[in-house]
This record gives sequence, structure tokens and C-alpha cells, in this order.
Amino acid sequence: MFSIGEFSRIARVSPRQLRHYEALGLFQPERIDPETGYRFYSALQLPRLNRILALKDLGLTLPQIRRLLDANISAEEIRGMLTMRKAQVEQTLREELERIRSIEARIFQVEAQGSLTDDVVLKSVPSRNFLSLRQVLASKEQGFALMAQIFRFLPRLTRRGAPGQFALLFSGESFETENIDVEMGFMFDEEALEPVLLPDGRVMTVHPLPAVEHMATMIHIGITHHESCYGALGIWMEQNQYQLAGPGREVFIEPLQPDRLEEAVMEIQIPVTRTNRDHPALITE
Amino acid sequence: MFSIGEFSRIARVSPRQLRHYEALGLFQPERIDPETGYRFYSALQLPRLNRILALKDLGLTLPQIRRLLDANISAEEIRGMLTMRKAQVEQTLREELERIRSIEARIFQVEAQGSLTDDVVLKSVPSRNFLSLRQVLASKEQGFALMAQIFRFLPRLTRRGAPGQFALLFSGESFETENIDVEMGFMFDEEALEPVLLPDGRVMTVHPLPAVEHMATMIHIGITHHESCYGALGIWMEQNQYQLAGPGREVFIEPLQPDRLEEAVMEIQIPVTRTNRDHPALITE
DNA sequence: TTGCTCCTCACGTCACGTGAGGTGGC
DNA sequence: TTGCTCCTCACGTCACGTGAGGTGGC
Repeated sequence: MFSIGEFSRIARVSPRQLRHYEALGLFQPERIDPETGYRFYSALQLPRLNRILALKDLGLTLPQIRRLLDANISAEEIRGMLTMRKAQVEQTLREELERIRSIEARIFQVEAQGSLTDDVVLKSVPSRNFLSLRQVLASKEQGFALMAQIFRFLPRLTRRGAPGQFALLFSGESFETENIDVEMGFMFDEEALEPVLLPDGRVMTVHPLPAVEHMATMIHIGITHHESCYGALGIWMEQNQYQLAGPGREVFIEPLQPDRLEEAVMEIQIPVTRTNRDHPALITE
Repeated sequence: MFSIGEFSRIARVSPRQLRHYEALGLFQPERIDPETGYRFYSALQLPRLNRILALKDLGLTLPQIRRLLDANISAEEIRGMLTMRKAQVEQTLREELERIRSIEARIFQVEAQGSLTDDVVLKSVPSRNFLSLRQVLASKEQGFALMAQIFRFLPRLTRRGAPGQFALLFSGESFETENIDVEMGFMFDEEALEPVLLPDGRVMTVHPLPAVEHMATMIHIGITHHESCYGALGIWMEQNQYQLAGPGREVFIEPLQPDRLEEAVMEIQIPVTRTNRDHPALITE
């Protein structure tokens, strides 16, 4: 019989660890002195402790190990738990690989620019309604004109002003500066509104925008000169192995104030999916 | 200005998260109403929040991010922190890869044996003194005879019986059953003892055993029939990519009781080093 | 009055490490 | 008496999630 100190030196675990395993019902001392509360262990308990440590090395949690050591568990169940755990580790492995790529991209950026820039953040955005007008614009100027018209008419849109955030949705996948297929209007969460007739006879209608699971986003201040954001998004997508997966959006966070457009804050959003490539890391045999 | 709820929906983070970042001094609201304590944020704060989220995605801790966002930090320091983080992730990646191999080995074992067996545990053992006798044994029987002789003489070794744990150290790297180069004696932690003269004229002397950083260990009950342990250790080493790195040891946990040898508990210890192989996972370019 | 949003604690997470404060045998 | 070992709390870790209990404006 060994005291907890002796036993911990033999097994090379800490006394605290032994007490912790005991508290979890995982590993009990062979005897506890009722007088002093001292714990005593025997050498014959070492195999069980070793099994616990070996399973812990595989990354199983202590409650999982407790279930695994349960006498009533079948080999089939054991295999199931290990297979599940393996899948988990493979998943985190893939994530770590991506993380390394992202860090490398950032290091490269710092070396090239001398500082951190262009913070692209991946988010998931929910479905929203879109009161909008779709049009192919011959030029940027035509776009601004349409925007101005909508905004002149805006106070009459609803009693309480704009129903949500002003946004642009670009359907073409090419980033040309003419013949842009754009949908312009207001994104909002409430139930659908009636269609709206503009003075020139065109009609803004409501349809739902789909939720997007993986949206690469970037914040830009002002309503012009945001081409560099698309450049940065493109580089980010390439370095992080994503590709374009749908129409991009430009969402204005706050109601636009026509006299202070240079202070407008816009979020550029691009739906992305992971580029399929072989993961050399997962070739483990 | 947005309330915390509005801002959290815009930025797609939780209000709790915003309060948490504030508590860490990482991200403050632009204004706090002194009356109500309500927090208010502006759209212009989104770039900073995005930077925080982007750096968090790289796996940096919030205090690290705080330092990175500090105005007085140079590009060189930023690069240093990112490079350090990259090395960390690469390390955990290697560990995850090993873990997958270990889990696969365990799954294979369960499939072959129908249950968990042979718990090999990797430990580090400290340096200890060894009062011992080295000899090349022609046969196993000769070994048992030597052991018996030492034990007959044992009561006279010290006043208080054996000075430590009885142990065998095998210098030959081959596992033959004859001409075994073995060192036999007692491992202990106290300061060195005097040499001991055995009745047949041979002398047991003290020398330190080196500490071993990576020791593959296994528990065996009894003093014979432990060949299967060496088989299991060999398989374990192969599957987990380790190789033999020094003389193996057999350490008896408790004082040997000659009439109950079948209940003796022995730890088999084998020093190992990692087998060098290319890690395909680290080919990231 | 009922919802809704906001506020400030404060517990829980996972596997222990690390004191703090106290006790019993050499 | 001084060390040594043991005991039982209980805090801290990391980045929040999740109530609990209370308040102010529509």
C-alpha cells in the first residue's frame, strides 16, 4: 500500500490529479483511512491508471474515459467512440491548416505594407427581405442617378422613412465598370411591404434574399473609391482558398445622409465557398 | 449611434461579447449614457471590431490582440507575434497528426482483440542511483539464481532492508534469451551508498542512472511471461513512430516477496525517441 | 399593463495548478 | 520544536453562454 505521495511518484502523476480523478468517479484509492482521511493505493491499480492516461493522450475527455472504462461497454461501442474522436481530430487538423495559411497571408501582408490592413471577416448572414429595383446600368453615373431618384422619393416610401438599410446587389460575376447588373433598394427584417411605384413609372418590389452561410465581409468608409476593397477581398479569397459563390452586396450600415456621403459606412459582402483542393495533411497512411 | 443590440446585429457578434471586449479594454463603446448605463456604438467603430475578429480567427488570445492593436507597436513586432503564433499552430498540428495515428492504432487494436489492451504510457523519469551488479547471463535460470542470491543477502544490505526498488537494466539491444547483458540491483533516490560485497566475492557498486525524457512504459503483473509486453511495446513504437533509444529497464514497484512472486508488479520501461519522418502536413505551399 | 431592451452580477465550462489554512507522526 | 506529508476548500485559467433579478420607455 502506498500513500498518495508515494503512488504519485511511482505513477508520475500529481497527487492533485489522483484526487481529481477520484472526485470524477474515475479512479478510487483502494482504501481510505477513516480516521485521517489518508488515501492508500496498491500497485495493482496501476494498470487502470495507465489505461486512463493512455486514453487521455488520445484527447478523450475524462467523462468519456469513464464511460469507456465501464464494464458494460462493448468493443463495438469502444470502436465507435474512437472513430468519432478520430473524425473530430481530423476536423481540427483541417482547421489548423487553414489557420496556418491565414497567418502566412497576414505575415506577407505586414511585410509588404508595414502594418495590418484590410480586415476581411467571415460571417454568416441571415435571410432578409429586399425592397428593390433591378437594372442594367450603362455607367456608374447612371447608377448614382437612380440612387438619387430613389432617395428623393424616400420620404414617401413609408411613414417612418427608409424601411431598412440601403443596399446594392451585383448579379454579374465580372467586375466591369459598364453594363452593371445591379439591384438597388432596402434590406429589412420585418414582414414584406407593398410594391412601391417610383415617379418615372418603375416599380420596386419585395423579395427575400437568401441567407448566406459563408460571407466574406469588409468595412469601407465613403461611397466611392472602394475598388481597393474588392482587390483585397480577391487576394484574401485566393490566399485563404475560397471562391466566389454568388452575387456580392454593398450594404450601408446607417441611413445615408446626402450631405455627408464621405462619412457613409458600407459593408462589402461576398458569398464564398471553400475551394476544393487536396489536403496533403490528411494522407496519414 | 446604435444600441448594443443593434450594433451586435450589424456586426454579428453577441452583446455579451461586446461587453466582454470592453471589460478587457479591447473595444469601448463610443458613448455610455451616464443615466442608464446604456452603451452606444457608431458605425465607424466597425473597422476596429473587424480587426479584432480577424486576429481572433488566427487563434490569438484577446490580450495578445490588445497588444497588437496598441498604437506603439512596430510592424517588426507584429510580424514577430504572427510568426510565433504560426510556429505554435504548426506544433499543435504535428501533435494532432500523431494523435490521429495513435487513435488509428487503438481502433485497429480493438478490432483485432475485441477490447482495449496493453496500455503503453509515455512518461519522463528522473535520474536515480543504482546499487547494482552487471553480468552477462548464459541463461534465464542463471539470472534467477543471481537474483535469489542477492535477495538472500538482502537483509544484511542495509539495516532497513532493500534501499529502493529492485530493478533490471538490459544493455543489449537485442532481445535474446541467452547471453543477456543485464545489470541487477536497487534503484533509489537517496545519496550514494557504500559498495556491497556479496558472499561469492562479487561487488555491487553504485552509479547514477540518467534521467530519461521519453520513456515508454507498461505495467506487468508477475515476474515471468512478460514477453508479450515487449511485443506490445514494439507494436506501439512502430505505430506511434518511436524507436529504441537506450537500455530497457524492469522495475519492481513493491519490495519482492519471495513467496508471492506471481503477484509482483513490474514496470517495463523503454527509452524512445521519435522516428524521423517527413510530415506531409507541413507542406503548406 | 405587457413586451422589449438594456443593465449588472455570477455561475459554468475543462483538467487540473496553486496557494491557504490546518492536522498528525517522526 | 521543526519538517514533512496529508487533508479540505477555493480561486484561477479562456472566452464567453446563459440565466437571474431588476429597470426604463413604448
